Amino acid sequence: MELYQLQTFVKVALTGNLTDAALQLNISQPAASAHIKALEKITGFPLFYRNPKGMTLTERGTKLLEEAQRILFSIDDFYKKAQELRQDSVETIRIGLNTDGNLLRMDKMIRHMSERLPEVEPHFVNTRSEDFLQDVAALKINAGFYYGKMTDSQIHSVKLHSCPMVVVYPNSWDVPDGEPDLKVFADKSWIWTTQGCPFHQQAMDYFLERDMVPKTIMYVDNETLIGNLVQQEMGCSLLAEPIAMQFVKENKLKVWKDIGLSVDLSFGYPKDRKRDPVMNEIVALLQEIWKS
Amino acid sequence: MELYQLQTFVKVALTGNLTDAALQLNISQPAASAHIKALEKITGFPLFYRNPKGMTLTERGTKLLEEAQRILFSIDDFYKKAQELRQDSVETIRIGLNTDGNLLRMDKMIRHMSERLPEVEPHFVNTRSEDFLQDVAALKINAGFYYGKMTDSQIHSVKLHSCPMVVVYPNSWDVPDGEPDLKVFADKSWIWTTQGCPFHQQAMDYFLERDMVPKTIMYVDNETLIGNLVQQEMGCSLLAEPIAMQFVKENKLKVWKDIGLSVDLSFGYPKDRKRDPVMNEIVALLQEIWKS
DNA sequence: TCGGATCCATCGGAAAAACGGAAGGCCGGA
DNA sequence: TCCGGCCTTCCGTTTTTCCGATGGATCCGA
Repeated sequence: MELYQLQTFVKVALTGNLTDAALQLNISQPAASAHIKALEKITGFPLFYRNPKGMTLTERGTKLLEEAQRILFSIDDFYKKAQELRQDSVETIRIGLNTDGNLLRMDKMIRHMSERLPEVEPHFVNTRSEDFLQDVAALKINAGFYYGKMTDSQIHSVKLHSCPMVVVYPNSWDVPDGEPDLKVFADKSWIWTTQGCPFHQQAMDYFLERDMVPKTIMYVDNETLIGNLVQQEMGCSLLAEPIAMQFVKENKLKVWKDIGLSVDLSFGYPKDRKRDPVMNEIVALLQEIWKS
Repeated sequence: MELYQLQTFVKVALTGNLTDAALQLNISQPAASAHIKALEKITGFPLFYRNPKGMTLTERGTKLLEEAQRILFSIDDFYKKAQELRQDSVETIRIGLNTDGNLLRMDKMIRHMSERLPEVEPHFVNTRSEDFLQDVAALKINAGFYYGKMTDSQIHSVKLHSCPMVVVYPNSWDVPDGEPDLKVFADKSWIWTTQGCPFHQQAMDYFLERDMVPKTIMYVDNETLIGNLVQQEMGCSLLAEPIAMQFVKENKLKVWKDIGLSVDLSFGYPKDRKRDPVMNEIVALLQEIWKS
């Protein structure tokens, strides 16, 4: 069965004869005749009575006509939906941010995107690095930033930056300048990131390698909150250097940079979209922004 | 847009790759590829992301998939309906009976039909001759018997029989044997058929031609009822001879046959069905039954 | 790092189909 | 009886659809 056969069926039923129907459909009258005959072969019974004045539906033809019209309506819906989707969602892309937007240089990002991808409507969604995979799977985001390593084979990642980690400690603590050993902090109270956070395992390993176990008094997920807690002398912690330096600038805490730990900032998205020009353009933008 | 393109679309969406979809659809992989590409050209946006593992729906593709499935479902419904109609109503034909079934020789008719048209399921519907046209138009009947003439150009009629009319009168009345003149009944009370009945005008004309006006006391439509009323000496009336003779046989009334009126019994159906083999077979049966 | 396997896209020739014009048959109306 | 309208059939042409082969890209395991 073909669509044009159904169209002809409906049109002939409405006009009452092949000739007019063929004219309205811009096909020849023999073609219309063939369409009806093909349908009658498929259904196994005549759809029309033929008389010298034209064609009139049989009873069974009348009943099938309804079904045929339903099909044509649903096809109309298909076209309408397609047009709606073609215009409406110019193209939205949801990007997950795992930390402060300024730190991710989103101001530049947004400026560049509106210039070079004006047809794309970006949405920025706060996410956590450890939730990246499931957020992508659940279509909450199409792509996003995360810290650490990503092992999933369905995700394509671009490393943007390697961010040094520093120890942050309260102003009141006395740490000799240039002190080269982490042992200074070994017996202090630590504010740790929550489990699952990519920092977590990496930093823990670092301690264990040196036969130290940090005295963890608290697990906190939010970087600003960590800074405040340290300022309030609850303990020391690890932070990415750029964030830590903001606190230092405001004279809220001190940093010890010689720990030598770092964490990678990456941008990831499903491999599906590796060829997607929009995604490629976004990645190109990011690499440009982060090249320094 | 073609149906097979939609089928391929849905199948590829389900299997996740062209190769399997093509296998399941018994087409080649290049064909499936072309189908998807054609749809994407129609819609104006990509339906799938291509990756080395196969194809996964874009967001807009996901939304269109629903519409495509709706179309395929409605096509399924079409086929189901067609099969239902093909089997179920082997073929029903509704035949209108304008008078007693025995008088119309329906016993023979039914016997012959079950032999020669076993796939047809006849329904017999009581109708009135004067309602024939509108009953056909309203599809209450597909064909039927009627008395009198039919002028409508959409109806094809076959005259089966010319039925003599007789005057019926109560047993108590004294009508000389062989009385040749209707005047005997001129001043009697008449039970008349209802207006619209084909007898009506024909019989009325007959009286007027002879400068007589029947003294009508009642209009009755049902032939058996007329017979009973005459038996109860309410008046005289006109009846088709075969019906009248049944009453005579039961000694309920007397008849006067010399009026010389007759009415045609015809079988009519829409001209549409003049070529319909079932209808032709029915007409052939009727002509055979009524040939004497 | 280097084949083997797996996908999809493309190309070109072959097969299938759909189409339109011409001709023919049927029927009804003039 | 002729004319016009309508449907069907036939046939050559055109369009389309399809398949097999080929190539490019990627992933995986050795």
